[in-house]
Amino acid sequence: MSKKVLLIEDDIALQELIIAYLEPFGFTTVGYSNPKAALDALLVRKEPFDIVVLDLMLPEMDGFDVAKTIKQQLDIPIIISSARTDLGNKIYGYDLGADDYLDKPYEPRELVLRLEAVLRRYGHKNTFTVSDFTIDESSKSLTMDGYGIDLTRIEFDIFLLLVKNRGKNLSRDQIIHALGLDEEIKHRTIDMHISNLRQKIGDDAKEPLYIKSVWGIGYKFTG
Amino acid sequence: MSKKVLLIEDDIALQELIIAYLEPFGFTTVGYSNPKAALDALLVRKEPFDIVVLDLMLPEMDGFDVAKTIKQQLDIPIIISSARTDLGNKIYGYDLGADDYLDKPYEPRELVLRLEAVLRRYGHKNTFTVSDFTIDESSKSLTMDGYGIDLTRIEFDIFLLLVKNRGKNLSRDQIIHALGLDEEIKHRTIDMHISNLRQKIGDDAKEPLYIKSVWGIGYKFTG
DNA sequence: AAAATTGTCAAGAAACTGTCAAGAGACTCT
DNA sequence: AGAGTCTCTTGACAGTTTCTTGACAATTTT
Repeated sequence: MSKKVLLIEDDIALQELIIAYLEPFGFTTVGYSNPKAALDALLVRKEPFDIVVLDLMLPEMDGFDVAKTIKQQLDIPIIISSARTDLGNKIYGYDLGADDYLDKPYEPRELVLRLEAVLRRYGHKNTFTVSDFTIDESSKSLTMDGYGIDLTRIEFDIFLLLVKNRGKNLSRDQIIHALGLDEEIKHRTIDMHISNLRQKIGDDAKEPLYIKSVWGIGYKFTG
Repeated sequence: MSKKVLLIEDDIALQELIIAYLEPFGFTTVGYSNPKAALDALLVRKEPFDIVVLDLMLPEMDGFDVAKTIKQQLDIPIIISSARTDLGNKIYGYDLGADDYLDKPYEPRELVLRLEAVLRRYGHKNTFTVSDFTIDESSKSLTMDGYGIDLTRIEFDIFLLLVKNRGKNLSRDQIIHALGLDEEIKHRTIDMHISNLRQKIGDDAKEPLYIKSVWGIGYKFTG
């Protein structure tokens, strides 16, 4: 299955070269010389790219802002390429969360290797987004509106279970069983976890936005 | 800017030939027929060479030891030349960390190509910077705010793994597995490495700046 | 209004982490 | 080969954080 690459590079000749070079390696590349158009495709039209290759030297917008904007809204790997070889930028690039960095000029073959390496690394990351939340299953971390929220292990597991069964009522016994908790556990314990969970995501038990209580049955997530 | 080549070759005639041949290609070559004198120049007097060309057939010292000694103390590329054409030595040469290998007799032109290729490869050495750290994967060395920090092999590997998965929680089992450690190893051992690592980079376990503990899960690097 | 159910507090139990210290193991140097 | 040094591993235990539970008030159902 071919991977979709979003290439943001203002040198049209180079763009075409790269697109052609990547093709036989199983990458479908779409090139943009205008960063705004690229952001529009990615963030507004939500075209399903797997990875972004971004050149820092761009017209109209600073490459740093582009990377930052993307990372804020989307959990997608970014490889930054740049002719500026000074260390300062390099640091900044990584600080924005660029996943790799490539000095220009680079060998196309080098780009292929980096693409594959970054995608492989990212592949392990099992992350998805539901309503205001982004959940990374493998690292058991939760983000709400871009802010990280610390959940304990059981809280996370309960939340994940509820989200995965969005809209469906889950009984306390189902939760206990699904999480592999001690079957002897008291129902009150689950209530307590839900209570703490709600507090952490700012949900009011009286008027819950996310985790609703279903009287006599259990709980359900409503995104 | 001319590159400085340290040539260790006991055949004086060949030495002079090579020095003369390399000159117009922009290499300033200093030849030694005595490996000990060469090591003295390189490691004790610390003359600034860019690359070493080493002939394996040497008097007094085995060429393997020379290469090993250099690589241990200095991160400099080495090209080994040898009349022994057997594969065993070839592999061994690479195992010591020789960056290229040249069968004798060789064309001087061939040497120039190898020098250029190795230097180019070494130029974009596998080094990158994240927050306050500069990490060189090939020499497994770490720099923090410009100061070198000595890490043991396992400490370095753990640090590298964490940095490469910045922001992501890694369980002790994941670390053990990724590093190829004995799977039977106790989790406490990883904690111990983390503890030592934190101490070396000046991280306080209570208020860590870089390596955070994720309760019940593992550790993560936050630059 | 009585019964059933849920929300949350507070406290103790259980699980986990940090680090010391000791010993095992690997490597170096002679 | 053997002493010495550096690294790795592990048990122990104190200090934290999380989990569990009983209690009781608030809420919903009958």
